[in-house]
Amino acid sequence: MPKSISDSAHHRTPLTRERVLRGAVEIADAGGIGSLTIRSLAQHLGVKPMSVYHHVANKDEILDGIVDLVFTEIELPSAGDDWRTQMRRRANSARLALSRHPWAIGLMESRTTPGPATLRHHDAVIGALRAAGFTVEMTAHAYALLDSYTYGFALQEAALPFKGTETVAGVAEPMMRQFSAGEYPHLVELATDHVLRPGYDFGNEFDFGLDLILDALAKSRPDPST
Amino acid sequence: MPKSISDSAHHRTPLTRERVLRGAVEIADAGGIGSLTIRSLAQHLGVKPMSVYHHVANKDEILDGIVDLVFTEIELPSAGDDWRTQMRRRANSARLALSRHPWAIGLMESRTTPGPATLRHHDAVIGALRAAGFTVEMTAHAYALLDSYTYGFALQEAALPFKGTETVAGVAEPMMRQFSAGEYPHLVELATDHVLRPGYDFGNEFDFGLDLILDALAKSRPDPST
DNA sequence: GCACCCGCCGTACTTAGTACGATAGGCTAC
DNA sequence: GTAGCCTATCGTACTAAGTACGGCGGGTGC
Repeated sequence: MPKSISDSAHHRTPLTRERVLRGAVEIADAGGIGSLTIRSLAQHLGVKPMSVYHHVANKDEILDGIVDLVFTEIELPSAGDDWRTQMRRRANSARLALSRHPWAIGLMESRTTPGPATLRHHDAVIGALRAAGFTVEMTAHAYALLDSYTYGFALQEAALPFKGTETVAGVAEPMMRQFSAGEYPHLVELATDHVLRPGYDFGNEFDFGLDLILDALAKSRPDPST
Repeated sequence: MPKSISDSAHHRTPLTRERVLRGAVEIADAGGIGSLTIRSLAQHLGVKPMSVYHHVANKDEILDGIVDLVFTEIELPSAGDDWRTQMRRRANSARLALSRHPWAIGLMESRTTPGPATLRHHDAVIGALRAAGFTVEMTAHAYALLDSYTYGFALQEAALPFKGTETVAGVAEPMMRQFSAGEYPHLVELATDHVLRPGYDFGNEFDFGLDLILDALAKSRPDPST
């Protein structure tokens, strides 16, 4: 029964599992997964620590929950498109979601109980591949390949020694100078001749590999017309 | 206070940074990265907690160190082989190292300061690609692609809801039954028709994608003779 | 033989997860 | 309406973990 507007003054919007998980994502986004503590989360939610335990069993459940929340953000294949477009959009969407929430990659390794959004996601992609005419076996191959590439790329992006886009040179320059001694000549060559050049953006590498993979997969379809 | 004769007990092999890191790897291997604490590590080394701080600055340095130790285990390309063999061996070796130490994948996301073994590894692989005739730009493409795939595959292996090889059916069977309701039809199809079949081993998927990638990369070399 | 240094350790402070039970404010049944 | 109850929130407190700070003992250089 909604009555008074001043309801919120006395009663902040009630806590829910949903709000707990969203708050956890916000904290992890802002300060890394290390800054996500029950206490920091409670404070962010305007609540005392023990209150969150009425909506989740323990911190592990929060971690499982936010990983699943990230999967929520990944675009599912839409029926209208051809399979390559579906896969490309899905992969890009996944990569972007993981780069918005880099901590999710690290969590995936330890959380072995996928949530509903994760399962729904897997199911949709597998379904799209099957619908595109891939055999069950080829679907397994293709899915493992596409997912590995996507997650792995996101992992590398997260592990880059810098965060933004253009800062590459600024951060890598001194690092390179240190290596000039000659310990890592090929690394230095690649960096100075390519990566540190003005318009380079590691994120663009993603499309190269993705196209290469999709092209190669296309050849293994029964009907290579599309 | 027995300042006594039994000095032999007191004379354990002296602690070193090396021994600290190796001990840390052993603990993480045995019980997961979560079980690696300064105290557990000290006990494992037969020493008191504060002693380890004479060899590492803090726990973060330990984490950086053990990631680098894992890279130590990855086979570097050997000059004799042709580039595809080099890349294949390197990728397989990396995958195996990461599956021996799955916690390393999760750590890679948060540790953005690569150690010497990591740098040496990158340098060697880049050097092998350059020596194989790839342009600088193609080397960047190829390396991002191969590494992404390798790490991503290892990540998926680590995230599998089971550990061993043959246990797949045993663990997945009940899970599947729960899904039979029809929420994830394609996932169920893939599982029952393929993954849960007797000789299936997810690890074998690795070679499929790796060969596909290497084949495609070969076409982009200036001299596609080898 | 002595002072010094280095590697090890005891103590203790701080932060984090969370068990246990209390409480408050509304809601149900009479 | 009112007694009791239910549920979301909270207070307290215990445990585990990272680590600052200073002490100590034994081996070394002179």
